[in-house]
Amino acid sequence: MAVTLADVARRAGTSTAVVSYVMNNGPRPVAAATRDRVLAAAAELDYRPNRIARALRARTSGVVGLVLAGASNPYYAALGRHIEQELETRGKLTLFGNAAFAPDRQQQLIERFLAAQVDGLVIVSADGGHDVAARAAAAKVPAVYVHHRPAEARTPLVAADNATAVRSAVEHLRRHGHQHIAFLAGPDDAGPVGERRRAWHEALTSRPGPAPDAADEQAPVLLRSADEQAPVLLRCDYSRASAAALVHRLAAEDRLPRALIIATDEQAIGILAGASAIGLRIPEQLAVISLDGTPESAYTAPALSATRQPLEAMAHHAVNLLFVPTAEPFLPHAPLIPRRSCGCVPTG
Amino acid sequence: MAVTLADVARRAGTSTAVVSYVMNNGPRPVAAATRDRVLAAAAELDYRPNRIARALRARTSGVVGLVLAGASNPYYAALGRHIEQELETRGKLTLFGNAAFAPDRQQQLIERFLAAQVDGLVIVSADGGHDVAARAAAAKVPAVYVHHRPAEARTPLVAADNATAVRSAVEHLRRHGHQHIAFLAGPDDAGPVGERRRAWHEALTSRPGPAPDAADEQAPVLLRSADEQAPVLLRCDYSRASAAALVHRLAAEDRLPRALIIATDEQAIGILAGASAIGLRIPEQLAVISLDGTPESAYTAPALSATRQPLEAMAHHAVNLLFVPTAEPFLPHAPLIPRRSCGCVPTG
DNA sequence: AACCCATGTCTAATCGTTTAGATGGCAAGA
DNA sequence: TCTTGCCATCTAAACGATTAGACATGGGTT
Repeated sequence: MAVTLADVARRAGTSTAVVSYVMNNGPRPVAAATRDRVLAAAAELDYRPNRIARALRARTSGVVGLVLAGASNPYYAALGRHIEQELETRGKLTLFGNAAFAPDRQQQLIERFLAAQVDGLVIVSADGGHDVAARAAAAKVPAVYVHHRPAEARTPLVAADNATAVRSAVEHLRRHGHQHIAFLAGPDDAGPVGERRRAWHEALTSRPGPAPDAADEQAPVLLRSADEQAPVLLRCDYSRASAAALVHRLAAEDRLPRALIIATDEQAIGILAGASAIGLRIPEQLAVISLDGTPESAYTAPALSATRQPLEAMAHHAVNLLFVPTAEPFLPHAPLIPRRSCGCVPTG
Repeated sequence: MAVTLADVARRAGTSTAVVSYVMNNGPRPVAAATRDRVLAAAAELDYRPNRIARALRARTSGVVGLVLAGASNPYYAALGRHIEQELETRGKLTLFGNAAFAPDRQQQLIERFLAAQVDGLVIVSADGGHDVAARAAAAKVPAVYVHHRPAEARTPLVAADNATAVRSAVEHLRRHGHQHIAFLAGPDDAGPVGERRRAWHEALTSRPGPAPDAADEQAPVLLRSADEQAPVLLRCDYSRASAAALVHRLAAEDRLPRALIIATDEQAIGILAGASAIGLRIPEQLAVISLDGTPESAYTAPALSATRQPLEAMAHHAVNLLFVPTAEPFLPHAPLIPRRSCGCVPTG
């Protein structure tokens, strides 16, 4: 059906070997005259190599698997875009999978990617789930975790410096005159958001945050405030809807904080939407800083102040780690971008 | 290195053929006792089939190529997610590519996907560029266009009913008491946005909109208003930044309309951001309806009224068209979802 | 007893590449 | 003239699966 190497060889009057040598500036040289004949034949027949066959023989598919914890979250989505782009510049194709926050789907995707003989695996992981990359290691396929790595994993990780980012957010809100700075975390203290939550607590109390206890992590309560002075910790899951609902509830119960650090852009967008719906003015009545700083955060109403993770650099580095084994770990700084939502006026 | 069919066969004391028959409930039956032996051997060795080898021999890779015109646009992104999900339910893997609004990248991606022997191609296309699916047709690979199809293409298309959506938006704003309803289009009248623009003009003037003339399409002007009565057509490119800048400019020149239909969510989000930045109140000072209605539009501030394209159904249908040749065309209705931005109060 | 058929399994070709080893020709050095 | 070596090319064996055709076995018919 399709044009094959053999067709080209026949037309050029050579063996398939020389055609292959020509096509990939092969491991052996070819006489200039022959090369031209081959090239001409290939062009006339509109030959394009079958990558599947190449992959089978050369044991390298030129494809990298990218699995995203949840593709509808702007943070994961933006990371995914950058990783795909980075892979493209390296001439790799991207096999894409969305785990939709289900650890077993993540596992299954990786299984299938490995069966497809991917050359590498980029796992943009949420908390929860086991060390899915172990499978890749067993198959000697290079892998990288991005954003989060399960505790027991040995696979390299690329993630932003959460603690420093949180400290700068606290710092900044203090400079705006806020004393009581609440924090909106996820439903539990697992993963990077847990790190952020602990860093916030530490920054406010100037002493290490309490180790998360089981009761705390599983508690269905959304609001905790031991006494008037204690930092207020809010929780909701990672969805716009929950965050918007949370604003409604807090307002109804008159328990709104004056300043809030939000663990993720996804939640921050929900908070903004909820605030807008009930006429709560940001930043006048509630100052807000988010901790992802995805591109989306620049075009909310009002624009979100955020610590911006260098997603492009992270993507670059993650892909690097896949292919150059000597690459060193990467824990980039996420600078604070003051916009409107914290009380800063946009400059320019 | 990895466990192969031959390894399993050896261990089970059979030929590779029976192993293959067992693995895929093959074209031939296998005695129950033998089947059990094979299954046991496969389990013990942790055998997993090499899809590359299978693809080469069976001439079907189980992979479908998905190329997105621009992955950072919420509309394309949401569509992409649904398509990936739909493919997953059919047991297909998704080879993902982002054309980033460059027609040549789109072409190149398709080229590479075909080389990778994809079983099908879903092309979520923006306007511009040639009939890239022609290449797929030549290779006898099924393809579908989603959202937009180049004029000369014969490949099936899945896209929402733009005209009806626009009419319902105009209708709705009129019911809010608006007479002068402006429209924010893209930089030219190509593609679906052109359709929307023409439908808007027709709805306002009750006669067919002017055929786009070359001068109009290429014109760098962003605002056109022939006389006080004529519909006001705004243009800017498909980015949040441009849309936000447009609001600034219009406000500075005191030429803001009172009601505006926006061609895409991407632009609508920019408009909202720009409005928020200059203190322009929506919907009080400017009523707005967007025409994509992606999930994002529900969580803007204020929430965007929009005609919601049934992205999930579209994805389902697109994938269907790939695999069942008899599937009929699909031009779904995009119902109007009134939210805050048009002046409606959210119910509940 | 000879034949037929069904059943279960094996052998081996095949998919389209890549690439190590064999081959043949020609120029330079002895 | 006879090596020696190099260069360009060819032959053919992989890669790991699928699957048509051959084959062997063991009833059931006549």
